[in-house]
Amino acid sequence: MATPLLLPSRAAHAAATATCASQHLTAATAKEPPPRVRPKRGGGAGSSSGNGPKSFVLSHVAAGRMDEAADAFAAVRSPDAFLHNVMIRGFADAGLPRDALAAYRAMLAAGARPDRFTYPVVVKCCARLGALEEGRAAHAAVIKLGLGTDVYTGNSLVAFYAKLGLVGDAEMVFDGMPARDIVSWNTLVDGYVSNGMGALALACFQEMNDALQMKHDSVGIIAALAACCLESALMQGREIHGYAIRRGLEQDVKVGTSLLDMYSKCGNIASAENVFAMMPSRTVVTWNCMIGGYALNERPVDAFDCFMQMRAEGFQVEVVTAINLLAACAQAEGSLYGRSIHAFVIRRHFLPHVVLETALLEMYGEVGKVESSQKVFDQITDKTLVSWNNMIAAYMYKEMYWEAITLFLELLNRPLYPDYFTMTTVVPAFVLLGSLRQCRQMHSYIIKLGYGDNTLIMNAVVHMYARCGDIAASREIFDRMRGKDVISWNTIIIGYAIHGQGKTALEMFDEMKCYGMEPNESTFVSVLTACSVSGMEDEGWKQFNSMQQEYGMVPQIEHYGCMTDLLGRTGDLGKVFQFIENMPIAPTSRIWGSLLTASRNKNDIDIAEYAAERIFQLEHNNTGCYVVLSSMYADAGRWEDVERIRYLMKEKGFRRTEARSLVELHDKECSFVNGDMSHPQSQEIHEFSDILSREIGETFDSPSNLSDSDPFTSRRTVLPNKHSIRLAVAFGLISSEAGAPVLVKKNVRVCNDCHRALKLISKYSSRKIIVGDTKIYHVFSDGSCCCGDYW
DNA sequence: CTAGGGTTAG
Repeated sequence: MATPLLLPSRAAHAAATATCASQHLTAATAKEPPPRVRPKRGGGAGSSSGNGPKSFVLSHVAAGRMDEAADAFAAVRSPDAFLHNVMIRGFADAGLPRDALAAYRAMLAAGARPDRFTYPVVVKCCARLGALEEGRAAHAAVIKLGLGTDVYTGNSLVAFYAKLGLVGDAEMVFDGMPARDIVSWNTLVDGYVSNGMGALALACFQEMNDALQMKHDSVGIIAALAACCLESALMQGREIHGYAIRRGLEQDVKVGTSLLDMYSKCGNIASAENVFAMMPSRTVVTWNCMIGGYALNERPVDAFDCFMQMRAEGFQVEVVTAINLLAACAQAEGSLYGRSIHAFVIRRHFLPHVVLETALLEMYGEVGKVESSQKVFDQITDKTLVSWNNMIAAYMYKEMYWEAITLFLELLNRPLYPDYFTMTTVVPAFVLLGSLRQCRQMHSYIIKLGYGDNTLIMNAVVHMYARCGDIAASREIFDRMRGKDVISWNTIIIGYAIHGQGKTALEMFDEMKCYGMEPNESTFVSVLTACSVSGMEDEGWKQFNSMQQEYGMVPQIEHYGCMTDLLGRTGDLGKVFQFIENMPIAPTSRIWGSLLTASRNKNDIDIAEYAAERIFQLEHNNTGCYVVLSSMYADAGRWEDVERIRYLMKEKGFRRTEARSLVELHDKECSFVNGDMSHPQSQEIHEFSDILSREIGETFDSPSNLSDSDPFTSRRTVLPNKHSIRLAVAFGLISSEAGAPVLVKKNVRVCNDCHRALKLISKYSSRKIIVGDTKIYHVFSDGSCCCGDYW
């Protein structure tokens, strides 16, 4: 036998110190000095006390000194299952699950037979490491060794599978258990919760109480409250609160914290505050939840006050505190708070910390400090997918679509796999960039990434093509989709709607119903939009009534918006007014915007002013309003009003969006601003635009036919035939083959002059000219436009 | 000797 003194030096030293310790220990408990060798089989914790290497192992493990414990363990000649278990548990408790599993493998290699105490720990370590194969192997061994009936082992396996997202396997283990205790049930409930299945969790929690007459403990209550958060189930949360009081568990600080959290996540911050106030004791987690609750419920000032109070009461601020507080920063005016939290976490040496850094970059993104986001992002060493997603979102917020896409492409070269959030964040960038070529590129990436069968993502692709002007491609992809859901149908219907193909949109709606798909509220937004854009007034009313009478739906503000659009098109502004007055919900700026559009089309400045005023009351920074009013004043020759608006805009620092038109050619796209001279073929383009203008008999005799170019002035300085759209169309016509349609995207509304001209140009050139603005597609063909001259 | 629990970036 190898005595401790014959071991290598480090271990020898460790063993020597252990000897002293254990002698000290045994002196008090045993009367005789320990025998040097005691090879008794089956020795348990009690019988091994105070004798030889086994007791060294025990005392080292108890003190968390695993290096020393391992050395002492190596000195035991034939360790039994108990001692192996001690080593495995020791590593697990010391936060070394890898070593614990190594100890387990050593146990098997040594020929020891694992017992019912072995697997609960082994399986827990597999769960912690996310080691699916090892866990499955352990499960197989459990069955082979006949340990499958042990409730502790079964519970650990349920937790293991749930933690790895394999809810089905967890349920299978649970169902196969010959006996279950409260831990088994709680584990399953919690498993549902951690996999986002709140309703199932609550059902399981209920079943546990009803069918098995089992009284819930605090652990189960905490899990059930988390389920309420997932489902925003305030009523059930209240019931559980009552139950906790009846069971005398509301004094438990973790239960109290969970209750507080449940109320805040269900949007009832007053109840959360109440729970917080009544709590007999609080922990730092309680404070974190309260701060997070204020942030979540958009009460930034209270979040900061709570933070101050927490510090005043002597609680140590931790990383989570800072993360929760950061969520409140974007809601507070300016980025001052965010910057001070940033400085604070640096002073506290909280960095680097991925979650915190990601929260920081997100905060900077939300306040529009995209350079700061970028700086934080670049410094993160272990970027997670969430970090990438947030950086992309920060670019999107600042309308930096190109940067968003570039970053997305970079992400594709990393060992991270884009998720639904990534895709839904970045897809609008392609739509908003407005280039069909890039949309096609995006589409092929999506296919390459293996999202071709993902309904959610393919819905975005269908939408992307429609928004980019290729409704035919949109339809083709839609037709090929295997798992069409209600969103797929809504998407294709609104696709046809924005392309002015109201009839086809309604046909798709009928097809949808034949197909057995139940329409939802959004379906009716699509359908009513189709009716509105295509000027189908009677059909619109029919659908509006049908959604209420046949489907029992309550129209929402968006439905009313479609109806005001529809009515506005008739030109009867009185009817629109009446409709808005009779609405059962308060009009929003979207409704007044609809009235503004109607009054512009009717040239009714009084009503336009009224609508604009209502919009300003609701949205003080609505630049579009000023632009519409200004152009109406200009049309009416009211130059002093034009000047007044110019002054107002300058005073408020508003800058109107610079008009820009993008024409799609077969292999590239080309962008133009008003009077653009930057293109190498500028001379040719301008000359051709002049020719078109002459051919359709355009004349520019009055100042009202001039439009603005200076973002601060409303003075009209650029001739309509030099507007961005005209240059784009001229270039499109000379750069494509005869007969091919010309596709142009515009970032602002098409002006009246250009709309009139484009109808004539389509006839003169025998070409289809498709112009997308921010809302719809104008299809100019043979002298008319699909929008019916209302947009 | 063993299993399940409250806060954290979209």
